This record gives sequence, structure tokens and C-alpha cells, in this order.
Amino acid sequence: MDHQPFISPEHARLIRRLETIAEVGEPIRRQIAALPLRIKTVAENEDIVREGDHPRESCLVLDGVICRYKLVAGGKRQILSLNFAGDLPDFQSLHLDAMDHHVSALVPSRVAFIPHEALLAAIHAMPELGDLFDRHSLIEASQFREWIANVGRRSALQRVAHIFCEVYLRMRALGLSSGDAISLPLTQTEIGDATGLSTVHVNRVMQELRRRGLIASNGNLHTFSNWEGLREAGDFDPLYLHLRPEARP
Amino acid sequence: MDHQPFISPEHARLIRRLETIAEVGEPIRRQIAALPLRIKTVAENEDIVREGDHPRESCLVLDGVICRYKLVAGGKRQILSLNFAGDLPDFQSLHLDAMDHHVSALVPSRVAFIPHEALLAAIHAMPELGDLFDRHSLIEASQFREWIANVGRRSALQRVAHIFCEVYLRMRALGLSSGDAISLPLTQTEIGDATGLSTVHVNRVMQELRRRGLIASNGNLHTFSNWEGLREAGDFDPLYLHLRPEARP
DNA sequence: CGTGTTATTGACCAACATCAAACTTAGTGG
DNA sequence: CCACTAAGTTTGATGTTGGTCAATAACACG
Repeated sequence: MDHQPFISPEHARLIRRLETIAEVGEPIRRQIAALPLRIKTVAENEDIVREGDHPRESCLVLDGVICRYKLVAGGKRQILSLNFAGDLPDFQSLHLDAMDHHVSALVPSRVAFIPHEALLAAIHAMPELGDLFDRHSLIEASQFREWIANVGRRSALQRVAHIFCEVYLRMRALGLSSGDAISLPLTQTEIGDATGLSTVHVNRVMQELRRRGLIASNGNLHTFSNWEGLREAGDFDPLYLHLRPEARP
Repeated sequence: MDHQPFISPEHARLIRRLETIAEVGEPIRRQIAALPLRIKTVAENEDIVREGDHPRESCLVLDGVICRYKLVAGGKRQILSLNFAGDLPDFQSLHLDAMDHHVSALVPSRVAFIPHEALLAAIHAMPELGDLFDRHSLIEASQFREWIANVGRRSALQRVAHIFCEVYLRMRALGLSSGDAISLPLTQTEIGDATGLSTVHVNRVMQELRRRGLIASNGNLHTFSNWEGLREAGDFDPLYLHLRPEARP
């Protein structure tokens, strides 16, 4: 009879992440635990992968905050996603040869690279793992869709409130929250790049959110004591995150 | 020795679509050709799938123009994608139980429904088909990312030019263009819903694009005789479409 | 302490939204 | 064939959200 295999804290990050969206059985855990990881520390604002690259490994976030972004004519930046421990921000490179965006660290972070061939072998050996990654990718696409609606059709205040709602729920599902608070080291410029707003306007919106008692910020610690109010202000419906019932609010 | 299997025009749509992003070998064609299709005609503005639904089949576009959209607080609509013959606008429902957006027809269209169990069986029988669908889904996610940047960080004129560039290249890859022109029955309100702009402003931007000689519209027929100019005006780089070399400009 | 980054403020401005009306076009039924 | 209608386009006037610029304040860190 098999005993419990050793699972490193790094592999555990990925397992925990996948558990937020589906049940992860023992055989899959084992398969994941056997993936080779090349661990790397990245500095603040260091690009991990750049647009046009042809990566041969995918990146797993271990600690810190990673973002994906694009630059448009005129040098303006659009952040496409925020990623935390367990996320796979360039899983796509497994099936697409060229990167269509950059991946970078917003704060000093730790990531692990998993060779594509190891991922393919693991998926081949256990198709259920492939299903899990499929689900992961499709949920990510769902998050992108919500962001299109967010920057396309919501007011500045709604956009900022919405992004805080999303990040709060996702971090909570990953066990990265403390009660109704999260530690999120984002500058107002970065919030603007994620919501399509200017830094100055983000500042004014944040003040308004604080004034309304929807967000209390103390440095990087953001507290949401009036979740229902924030949810409403941000026109937020968590359906699109497709979280498992266990990971939902 | 095997003879060529019969491939219906409906199945051929899907094969042609997949050929725009990867090589599709004979065994895969056969697998696709065996998929059961339930064909349906849909009226203009008819919802094919609604947010919250739990579909048990995925929808293949055969003819017409389909869009996905979300509604935000205040009733404003954001179009998330435009889909043409061969597209699978709710392939995701294969792995995600609840729809997080609506799918609807912008003009009278024809679609086919493929039962999830048939898709799963086909993928199980031929994992390469699964890889192909994975690639399809990941490219779709890439398009969503580009749309985030489009509505988030580009000017009105850039947004509209960009969307025409994308649609032109995609339709051309599918064989739906006639030289440097496409027939695209979109109202200016719909263009606004796709770009996060008001109808009135879309009208003014379209006039400017015509004035500059970048788009010539005659009813639904849009001609792009100055592709390079349009590309530049829209800050458009086709990399994110991940088209096969054969399908590129 | 000095230095660099981030947050905040105020003044001003531009892009785009909104509102309302006129115009065009494509059916549609008598 | 011709009103009649509905949908879409276009125009003008006006309003608002959010951008830009520039300066100051608050922090963090060596």
C-alpha cells in the first residue's frame, strides 16, 4: 500500500490553487508533486517573460505578486491580470509558441519554472490533470472577459471596487487573507494600469471608497469590513471566478 | 486502404477554423467529421445561451455573426467577442458548469450544437484533438487580453480601427473576405458595445476613418484598401491571433 | 538626514457621453 | 407603386468624467 508522498511547500502552492477550482484527488497530487521545479527569485519590476519570447517552461508563482501586461502605442501600460501563489500566469506557453504579453513581478517574488516536456508528460500520464489545467485556463479566460466589461463599461469607482472584490476573493480562496483584510502591495499607478485609469484619478476614487467606508487601507493592508457595500459599489458577482463551493464567500 | 470519409459542409466549417491555428491531420478530420451536430437557425438578437445556463452541448457557428456579451449595472452592454463560421463561442461550457456570459446572434444565423459527451469521447479517443481545442481556447484567451488593452488604454479611433483589423484578419483566414473587403453587418451601436464607446462617438470615429481613407463602408461591405494605414491607426499587431503562417497577412 | 518613490492636491482641459432631433434606408402592407 | 414604419445614421448643443500638468506632502530607506 502506498504511503503519503512527500509534497514540497512549492508543489503545495499549485495543489492548493487547483483546489480552489476543483477537487484534487490523491493520484493527481502525486503527479503534481513529481513535477520538476526550477526555483527563482525575481526582483521588483523584473520581467519574468517578455512579449515575443518562446518559453520552454511555464512559470508557477510561489510568493509575491506577479502581473501580466501589454504596452500600447504611446507607452501606456495595461495590466491584464494579477497573480498570486499557485497561479500559472503563462501556462498558455505550453500550447502557444510566442508570448503575446509580458509577465513581471510587482514586488520581489519567488517563482518556479516547470519544463513544458515535464508538464506534457504528466498530463499524458494522467489525463485528469489535463482536465484540471483546462479548467484553470478556461477560468482565466473568464476573468479576462470580466476585465473587458470592467474597463469597457464601468465607472472609475466601480472598476476599482470591482478589482478589489476579485482580488479579495481570490486571495481568500488561496488562504492569503486575514479575516476581512488582505495585504496587497499595489501602487495607485498599478491600480490605474489594471483599470485603465490615471494615477491621479485612482487616488481620488480610493479616497471616495474610504470616505464611504468600503475600503480601509493602512499601507498595504486593505480591510473590507463592509463587503456587501463594496460588492454593490463594484457591481461584483463572483460567478465568473467559478470557485468551488468550499472556496466561495 | 481507407477512402476519404464524407465531410459535411458543417463539419468542414470547424475543420477550416482549426486549420487557421494549426495543422489538422487526416485522423483528426475524421474524428471531427464523426461529431453529431444538431443544427439550429437563430433569429437576429436571439440569445443562444444565457448567463447562468448549464449547457450540455457546445455551440459551433455555421453562418452569420454571433457575439458574446455581458450586462453591467445600469444595463450597459459589453460585447466580449465576435464569432464567425467555425468558431466555438461556448466551448468553455465543456469544463465550466455555469455560463458567465450570454451568447447571441447579431444577424440571422445558423449554429450547430455538439453534445459535451460526444466532444469528450472524441477527445478521449484522440488526444491530439484535445490539444487542438486547448490551442483554440488559449488563443481565444489571448484575444480577450488584447481587448482588455484595447478598451483600457487606446483612444476611440484606435479602438475602432483595431477591432476592424482583427475582424478582417480573422475573416480572411476563414475565407470570408473578398480581396481587401469584408461583409460585416454590425450596427454602430454594436461597434460601440464592443469598444466601450457610445453610438454617437462611434459614428464620429467612423467618419474620421473614412475621411482618412482607412475604411470605406458601403452598407455592410467594408473595404480596407490602405491596410498599413489602418494597422498603424489601430496600433494593431497580429501576433496575438497566433495564426498559422499560411493564414497570416 | 538626504533621496527617491508614492500619495495627495488644485487648476485646467480634452475626450467622450448624453440628449434630442433630423435624416436616410429598407422593408411592408395596402 | 407609394405612404408608413422601424431601424440605423448623422448632426448639433451641451455636460461630465476622467486626463494632464505641476507642485507639495508623506514615507521609506540607506
